[in-house]
Amino acid sequence: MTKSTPKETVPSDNDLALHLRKVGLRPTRQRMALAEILFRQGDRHITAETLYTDAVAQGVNVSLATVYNALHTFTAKGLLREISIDSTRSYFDTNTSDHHHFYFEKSGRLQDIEVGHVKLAQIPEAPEGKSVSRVDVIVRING
Amino acid sequence: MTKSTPKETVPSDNDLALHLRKVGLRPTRQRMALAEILFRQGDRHITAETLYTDAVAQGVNVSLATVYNALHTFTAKGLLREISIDSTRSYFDTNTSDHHHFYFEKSGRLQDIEVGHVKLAQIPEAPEGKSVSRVDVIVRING
DNA sequence: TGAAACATTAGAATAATTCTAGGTTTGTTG
DNA sequence: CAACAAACCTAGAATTATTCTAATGTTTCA
Repeated sequence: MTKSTPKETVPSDNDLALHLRKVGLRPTRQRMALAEILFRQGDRHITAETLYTDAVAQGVNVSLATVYNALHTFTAKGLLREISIDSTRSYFDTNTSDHHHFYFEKSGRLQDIEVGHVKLAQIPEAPEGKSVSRVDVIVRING
Repeated sequence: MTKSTPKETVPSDNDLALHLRKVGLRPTRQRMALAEILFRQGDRHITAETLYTDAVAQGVNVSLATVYNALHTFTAKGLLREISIDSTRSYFDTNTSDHHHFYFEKSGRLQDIEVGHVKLAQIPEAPEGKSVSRVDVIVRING
């Protein structure tokens, strides 16, 4: 699994391990393998099932339960962001910076929208003592 | 089930039946009962399970499958709008006009945001031949 | 190295939703 | 009204996505 020809956008195993350690997660074999799939190839929108399938296809020996565990802990630690499209479709986005999404209804694909392309004149009160944790904008495209 | 004291904001059974007929749905006993629960009391954000429970509590004899069928056909006909919060939480909104939502993460409650309070500078191309079917904005409030 | 904390796993369990197939209701037409 | 087809409803089985259980394995660090 270890790659010896890193590109500048491709985190090395060491970087990945540090990435995990930095947020308080042990860089176990499975997490490293999943992190590699998730973060190696730039921004991705991936489902649990897809990640599991990808991992297995690459010969990574990991259970579906571990995939769910990893996705959730990564999300809790801010390495991923979860995007819910409808009751049966939930994606994990490796891009955790502030941005929004196109959703192509036919193909089920997501595409990032830069945050600058959306302006919120966000007047309504976030009631006393509460704050906005996040704003999700999904632009649905039919076709 | 028939109410004899309508208020001005409360559609009469006749109105409900017309409402259903207008979109090509037969005003069956079950649909009328569900429509009454859904549309009688102003804007609501309701789940399938809640609607089913409400109906049963009111003595309406309806199956869960019918509740799902009704919610989906109502949505397909534009009488409802589905709002997906996360993989395990999906609401049906009786307000189908253009608007957005606060989501209170602690209580799981939704609250409408008037469309005027959100401005979209929506530059990115909706690729050739495709169009925006809808824009969902969810402002998540923690606490 | 050894113990404790943390992770992983297979498989069972759960939850939400959809499907199936047969019975019922509704709208239509004569 | 009678009769028929289409639309509808339903219980219960099936499916799908996800979580749980509890036993085993791994990592960390003193």
